[in-house]
Amino acid sequence: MNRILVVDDDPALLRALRINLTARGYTVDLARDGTTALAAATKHPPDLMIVDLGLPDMDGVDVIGGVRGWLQVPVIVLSARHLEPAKVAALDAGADDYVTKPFGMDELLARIRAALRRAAPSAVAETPVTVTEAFTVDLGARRVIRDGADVRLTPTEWHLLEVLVRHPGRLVSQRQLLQEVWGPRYESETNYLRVYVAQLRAKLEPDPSTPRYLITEPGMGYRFEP
Amino acid sequence: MNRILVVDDDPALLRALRINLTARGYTVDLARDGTTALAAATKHPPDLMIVDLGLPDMDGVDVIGGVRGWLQVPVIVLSARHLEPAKVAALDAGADDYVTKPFGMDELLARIRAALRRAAPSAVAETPVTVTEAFTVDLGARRVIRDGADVRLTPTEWHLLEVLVRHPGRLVSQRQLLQEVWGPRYESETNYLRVYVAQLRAKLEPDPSTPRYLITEPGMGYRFEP
DNA sequence: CGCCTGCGTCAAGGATGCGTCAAGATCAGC
DNA sequence: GCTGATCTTGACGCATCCTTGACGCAGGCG
Repeated sequence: MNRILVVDDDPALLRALRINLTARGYTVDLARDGTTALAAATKHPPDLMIVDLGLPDMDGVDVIGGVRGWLQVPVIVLSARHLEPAKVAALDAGADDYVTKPFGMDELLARIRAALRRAAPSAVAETPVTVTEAFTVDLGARRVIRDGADVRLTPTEWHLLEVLVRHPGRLVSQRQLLQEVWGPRYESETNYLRVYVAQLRAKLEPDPSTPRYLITEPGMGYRFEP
Repeated sequence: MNRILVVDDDPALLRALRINLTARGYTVDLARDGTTALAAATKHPPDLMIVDLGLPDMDGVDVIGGVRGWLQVPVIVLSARHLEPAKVAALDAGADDYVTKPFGMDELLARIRAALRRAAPSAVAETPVTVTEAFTVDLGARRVIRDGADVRLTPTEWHLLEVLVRHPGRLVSQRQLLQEVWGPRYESETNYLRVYVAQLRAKLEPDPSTPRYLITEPGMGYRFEP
């Protein structure tokens, strides 16, 4: 669902947060110091960050400064410092929220939900629309339009199309398609791909027997050609 | 600069906030209860709201619900309730931050700056009223008009309709609907959606058996089609 | 030339999700 | 404490979707 990067030097706290957050369906990245945190944020940009102020190698405020500017990610500061100047400094440095230890897990989860909720519209505001001569795919609104009318896609059809459209012009391997749409255990069920690609072609291609947009790369995978 | 609406029943606190906020260059509106607060928000849409939970005429959570949906304004809750359930409820109801009394003025000001900072780009004043050929939804006034007469909606029906209308033309997943209307713990109760969408259709659609405005996307969610 | 692998097509079963209805539980107002 | 409205919960029929298998066809290779 959503990726959360937790930065703290207390292993017990890291563990507690990892368990609680993964149980709620979040993907969790952990970092023990600022350097690894910044590296992790570069590699897998998170949707939200939880940052402790007291880190071994740098101050948490500098971590915030390190991502602010190039990453529009909400930051929740988690700190043992109760004093007001620390809070003001962290908030003015770019933090979105400040929670003092010890904290209630339910409250933190609620604040995470609030932060993600208000960040959602900005992330979706840039509606990624893919236009071809035959049809239009609106990933944000989750709809496909052809000849001015909506095309009804089943959830699986939509999911498959989504993966292909997200990599325009590039080859997507059967393994990757099966894994993203059906899950890791279906990597060998290439049958599914044949059936559902055929259904997508029937609904989208002008001439389904000679595909123009959903191209087969024999033995390798499929490609969406815009 | 920025307009802030403060809702609290304590005259001393209102005065203190008015002085401090105007000194920082904010324009300040004051309200002593929920009714006047909602009226003030309709007349002069604020850029930020500070809401106390204990109001004489209604709960602060209801004030948040009254503006959420038609006004994208950050809300900071200011409350004497320290208990976690109250915080979670307020945050899930749409609040962006929760500060407990007694509070430090500098911290509150910093939280105000943080809330305004992230809200700045999306200062989109969306149209509070949506018109279709069959009915009219007024998000600001919380009214639905059909054939010139008011349609009676229950609170839950209204809440559901509100979420759908706020994303016109876009698919809203069942997860998102359940989370916003019933709360994070009801994400799997798809029964509720079926029941309440049916009730909305019965009250709004010209032909409830063949929906025109409240469209089902099987397996994915629902869509409001203006 | 024949075999084999991989792809496209089709159809049928079983499973799932949706709409509908109604009754019990809960809440609010008097 | 009662009454009506509202919310929750369960059951049922029906449509749709997913899965699975079989078949034909084309291209590569021995």
